[in-house]
Amino acid sequence: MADNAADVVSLIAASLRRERARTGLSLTEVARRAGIAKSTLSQLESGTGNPSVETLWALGVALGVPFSRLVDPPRRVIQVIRAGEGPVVHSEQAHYEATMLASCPPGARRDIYRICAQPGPPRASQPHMPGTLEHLVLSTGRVLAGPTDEAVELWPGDYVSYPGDVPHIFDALEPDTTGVIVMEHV
Amino acid sequence: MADNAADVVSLIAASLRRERARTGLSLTEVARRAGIAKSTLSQLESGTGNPSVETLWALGVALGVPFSRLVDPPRRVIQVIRAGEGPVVHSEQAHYEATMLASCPPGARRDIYRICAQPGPPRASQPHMPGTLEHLVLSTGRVLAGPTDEAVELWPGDYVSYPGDVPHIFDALEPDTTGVIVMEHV
DNA sequence: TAGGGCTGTTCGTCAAATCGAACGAATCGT
DNA sequence: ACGATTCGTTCGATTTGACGAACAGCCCTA
Repeated sequence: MADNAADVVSLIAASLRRERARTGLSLTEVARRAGIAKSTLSQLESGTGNPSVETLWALGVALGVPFSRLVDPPRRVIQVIRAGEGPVVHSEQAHYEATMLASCPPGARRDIYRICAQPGPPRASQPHMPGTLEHLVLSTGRVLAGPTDEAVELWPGDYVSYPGDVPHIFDALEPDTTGVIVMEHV
Repeated sequence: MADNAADVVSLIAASLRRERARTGLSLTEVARRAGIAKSTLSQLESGTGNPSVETLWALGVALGVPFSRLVDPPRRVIQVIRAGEGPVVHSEQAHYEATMLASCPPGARRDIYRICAQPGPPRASQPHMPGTLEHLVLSTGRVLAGPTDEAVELWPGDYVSYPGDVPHIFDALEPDTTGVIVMEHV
């Protein structure tokens, strides 16, 4: 994502050109489908202007891409983090390790963690950013997880999702309890 | 997400009110931080107007929320899918099961799957939507996964991410190879 | 009660985004 | 070779978003 608002227009310009090239449509045709003047689209693709959300939205629909795709630069890389590697966050209550696998890059909306915990005092998390949604898939062991007052017991392969902006726990019931957590910033 | 461009402004209006209520800031203060006139913000929150991306961007920064948060409505539920449950997709080459855990709801940008595969002929996936990014965390077993021509061998706990819009494989090397896949529609 | 500070709204003005038409260039078919 | 069609760009005219000031309402204090 751009660091400041001034870069957004040029970023959008590049996105519009890229997406239109992908569809193979002409500038005239995209403008017609979006219901905007082709002169407007021409200026936007050249980096001149500052489109309104309605204009940009119509273009997103015409190009068949989600809205956010036009304001976020593409990124495509192959990255491997081995079981022992990666930045690790230790819980204050110990017996709990979270390895950040895919941090929320600028403009994205999810973090992915690998969790490894041992039985002991329940690991309590403070609420995260409002609107956060957590997904948990248990790999091995057994765990009591979810909102503090309505936690669910999970076995290997089980899945649970719950709001992340309320107090919640991750309480390992067996040694070497591991899982994957997707923290989604809705 | 809004179905048509006309709803976007009212959706943004609601988002602006919601996010500002969350921060507890006053309209005047948010306008000051965003560097825009408070009259502009007042009109935007009332659903009048059609902000430019620069304006909306500045507001996103001032409110401390990602840009996309302002155009997507919130959602929050608790859902559990047990190891045996959920909609299952069988591969045409068999020996490969994918359970959809969290399908991409309107406006969201990721699917979450539980994978269980057996050794056999490599499971080849056709490219998905352009811009798709796949994250894979291996739970048990061993697998050769990634873009077809640059696949990586993974052991339990290993993580890999790769573009999903190119041909890629998931080739189990041990029985009962399980993992979690996050398909992200960037 | 009068004052100051804050809230959010509404007004007129100016700059800018959008539009529609005309333009030169390139391609295609007759 | 010539018109016909499409391409993307540039131009002036119009619409509209953004701004700043003035506004009424609220709370607290002197």
